[in-house]
Amino acid sequence: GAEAAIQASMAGPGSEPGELSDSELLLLLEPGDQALQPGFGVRLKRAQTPLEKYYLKYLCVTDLSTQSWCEQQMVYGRELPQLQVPETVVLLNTGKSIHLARELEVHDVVRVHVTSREDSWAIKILNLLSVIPELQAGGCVRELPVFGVIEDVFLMGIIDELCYSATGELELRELKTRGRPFMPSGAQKKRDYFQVCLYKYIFDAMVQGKLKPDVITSHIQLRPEQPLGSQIREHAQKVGFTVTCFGDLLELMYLNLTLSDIPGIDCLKIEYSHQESNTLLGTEVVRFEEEKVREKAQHYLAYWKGQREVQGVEIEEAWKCQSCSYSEICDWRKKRAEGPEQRSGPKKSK
DNA sequence: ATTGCTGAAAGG
Repeated sequence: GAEAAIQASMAGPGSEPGELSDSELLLLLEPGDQALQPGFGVRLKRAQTPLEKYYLKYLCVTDLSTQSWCEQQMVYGRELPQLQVPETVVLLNTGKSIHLARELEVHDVVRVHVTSREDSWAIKILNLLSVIPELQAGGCVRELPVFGVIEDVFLMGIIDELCYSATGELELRELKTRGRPFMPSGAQKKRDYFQVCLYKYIFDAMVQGKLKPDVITSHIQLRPEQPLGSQIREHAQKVGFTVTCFGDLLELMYLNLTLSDIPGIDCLKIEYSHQESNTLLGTEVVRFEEEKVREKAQHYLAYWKGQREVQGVEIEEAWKCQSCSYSEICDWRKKRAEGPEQRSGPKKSK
């Protein structure tokens, strides 16, 4: 917080390096700081952004949507996945198997041996490419990979289902299975809305030709000249593509996406269903507001880029902590319990 | 380089 910042900026010569927190390191790097002068004696490490700290070259759409539930929880989830309460794990796994069963209704899943990082990205691209003819034939596709860049951060996601509706609109459907037989709270809906809006944002940019081959190779650090493994080439051939290196596939992806005149997504729907009884609880139609989506994404990505500290939920949403696996160890909660909370702005007079 | 890195989504 602000207090810690003042202390660190006063650290003079002779203070020991090595025991500094991330925020203190950031301060030492302020331009004009005397610690930056040569011969000062403090060995400086550049403060890592969360993206660097976790060695992430890209984020998933669900990283951002879970972040919108609680950013602090999302971070703990990454650091201490084994701490998740068993109840939650069961719920998630049930949802997972329901999704898999639905995927298998529309296509088979085969295992392909990979020999390089380029190979594993080639699989994603082939999965994307193979849905184009299916969509054009008016079919329904599931588990379709999408990628794109927002705020200079590469994002990847998997769209649950994409179909042309009876009225000829391209419709995205996201299935959410639930443990209890009623519609979710506003907070959950909000998270799910954001998730599907991100899918549309990324998908539309992709079919509009904004995802150039070099965007992928530069963000993910892949080599276009890397030869693809034999199993990958074999699989590509089955889908109708003759490729030798990763770059070939990137070019094909770009051409197919832009020349196949697939429209942007017209309609976003979320279907909530009850796990146990397998009954539909309700369908939400989501309004897409590009500017709002971009603003939200910008806010969440600011954390990842090290432009701001991690945040937990506001006091109004502290009820979320009741179902959180990390509530006992949560720094955000501790901070809130201790501090006499110097909120900015005047207090509400009631 | 005081090292190196990834199935996404799964639900409250």
